[in-house]
Amino acid sequence: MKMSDVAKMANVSPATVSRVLSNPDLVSKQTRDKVLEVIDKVNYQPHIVARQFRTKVTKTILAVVPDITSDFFSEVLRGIEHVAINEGYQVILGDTEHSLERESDYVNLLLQKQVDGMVLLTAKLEKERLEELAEHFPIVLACEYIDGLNVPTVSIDNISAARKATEHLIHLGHKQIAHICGPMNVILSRDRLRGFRQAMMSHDLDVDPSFIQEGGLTIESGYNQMTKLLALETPPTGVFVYNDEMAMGAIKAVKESGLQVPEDIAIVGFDNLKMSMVIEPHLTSIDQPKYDIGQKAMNLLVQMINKEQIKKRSFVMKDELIIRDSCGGKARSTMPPKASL
Amino acid sequence: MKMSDVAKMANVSPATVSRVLSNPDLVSKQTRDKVLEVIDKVNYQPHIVARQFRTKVTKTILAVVPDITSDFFSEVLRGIEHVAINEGYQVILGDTEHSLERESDYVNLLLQKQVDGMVLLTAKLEKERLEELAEHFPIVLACEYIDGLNVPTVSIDNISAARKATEHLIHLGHKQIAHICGPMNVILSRDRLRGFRQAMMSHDLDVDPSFIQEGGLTIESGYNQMTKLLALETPPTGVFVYNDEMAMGAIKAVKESGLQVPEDIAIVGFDNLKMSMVIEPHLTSIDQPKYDIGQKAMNLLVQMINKEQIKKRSFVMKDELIIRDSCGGKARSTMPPKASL
DNA sequence: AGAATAAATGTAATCGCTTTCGGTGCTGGT
DNA sequence: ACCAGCACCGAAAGCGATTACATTTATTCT
Repeated sequence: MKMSDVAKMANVSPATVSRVLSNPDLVSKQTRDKVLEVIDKVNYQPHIVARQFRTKVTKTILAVVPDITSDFFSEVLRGIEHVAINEGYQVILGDTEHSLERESDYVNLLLQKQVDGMVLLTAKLEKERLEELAEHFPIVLACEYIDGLNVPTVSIDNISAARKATEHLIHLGHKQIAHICGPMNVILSRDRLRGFRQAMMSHDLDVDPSFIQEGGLTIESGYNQMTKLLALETPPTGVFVYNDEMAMGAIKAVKESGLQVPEDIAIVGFDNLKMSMVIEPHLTSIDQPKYDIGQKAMNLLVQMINKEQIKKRSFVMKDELIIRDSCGGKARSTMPPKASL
Repeated sequence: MKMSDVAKMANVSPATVSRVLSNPDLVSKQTRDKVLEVIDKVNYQPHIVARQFRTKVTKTILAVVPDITSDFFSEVLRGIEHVAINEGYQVILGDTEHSLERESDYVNLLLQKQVDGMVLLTAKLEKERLEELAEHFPIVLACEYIDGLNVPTVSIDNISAARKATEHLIHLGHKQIAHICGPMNVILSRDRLRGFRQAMMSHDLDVDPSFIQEGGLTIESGYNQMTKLLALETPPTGVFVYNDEMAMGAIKAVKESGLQVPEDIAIVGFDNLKMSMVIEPHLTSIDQPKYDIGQKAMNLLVQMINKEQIKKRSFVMKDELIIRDSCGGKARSTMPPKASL
């Protein structure tokens, strides 16, 4: 059943059918109703791929995420999807699992015109490659970023957030503070490390090189790095951990060593995942507006697709330190029926 | 830059270029190399939508999930995506957030020929509608199912798994056993409830109606239902909870009431999420092979797309009771460096 | 009323690829 | 020397929609 069939049945030309479908005001109410009736009767569905082919717009975008399994990214994905639905876009999921190659493969969908644009939640690609791509296709970066890259980017200020987290520990009186950081080849890890260092420095606190432990991004990795820290002659009394998942591993490690959080060791995480409300003790963490980041990024992308000019390059969303129990100094929180998790 | 341009530059016909791209053996090595050289030189990328239009195959499938934010579904999504990549498929993500309407909307992508097939991780649609669709399009159901539906389905046996979980409690000596169940309008909830009842009955144990509490699917919901149970004159000594997320809420509730898990109340969950290894106490839970379910489902879908006959209707994967600490009766587990989480 | 303008519809080209069908030239068998 | 068979390649149709342009019909204005 194609459009010309419908046209025949309604005694009009295919053009008219096309118009009632995508430009109804151009056709008189009478014939519009007639056509609609036929469409309804035969249950006609336009062949979207034919339309995409003809119009060169696919109404689908690509979302490239480093790890679909992570609570963090699935939240921003949801933000993306919501505005996608509102704007009539489909989203193709590209889970790279942190692989540069996979990221590179997905980017091909742009070149092949399978998608109208792309939001990248990871940025392992070379700056030049990305810049070149961005000249030809709508692209927005979210969460991660690349220095000096001329592509709209939405994220939080990781440096200041890390500083804030570290200073929380400092204000609580800690002096022996360690940092379990993420992989140094991702810029966010370097930023958070930098924020940590800035905070320490501005309070005249030394940072022992062995107090900086580079980890992966998993619970296990947090566990492992924490046990290294615990094995030190004088372990830290506070540690700022790259993200909540690793922080959970870290907490597990200190508990198993017979020590307590926060009494013996205070811990602050990053990302404010759902889990941080349920682990014992409840995790003090930096909240990123994950959903909003996704929304903002997707909104920017559709603006770009619509050729609207975007004045700013960088959109920084506001983060917030959520103080719970893992650093002490505050009453334990309970969970009211409608707790904001 | 289109195929005919490449053809001109290589002094061949467009047909030949097409052939070197998708049927290389049909063209002599000599001209093939010549064409390849031109393609490489001008960096030609075929217009995939044109190909999709012409061939009527999109090489993309639709994955409809009820909640992209859930650890459970993101794992099976990963399984799906892995075989999708292997088989050259893109996957469009459809997050319904448990809404029937959204589910129904996504199904339209099939009718409009935007995708070659669909795997459903939720089944709110009417049986008749789904059956009708399945006659015309490749569809496979995973995780959820519909009774008597003639559509390939991959899942675990929820009834026997629930029975197993409940019997674990029974064997530990519990007699006052409650069940916090999922929403009764989803079949999995009914199945797990049925398994619970079967186990109780076969051990001549009564189930007090107030020991069955229907919840939503969230941590809060688990928390709320558990507090109801705790408020009873004689609270249960063991409870089987619909899933791990709700179980976390439940654990939180008993802790806050001043009681302990498992000393005062034993809890067993379902799904074996990553989190269950990090919560205190570590959660005893039924493991579903999430990744395998996704893989299997997608493999079946590919077979169907390729018109291969599928003999079986129902593929049941094997689940496993993972015994940890939330029911007592076993030493606390630690986390070795390469723990299988 | 008739011309000028506006509204509604139809005609036909077109998007970029794949594929059927037929032609050309070569090989080898007799 | 002839023909069958084969490997290779080109011509052209066609996938199903959109849209520029042409044409017809309705409306308004003088």
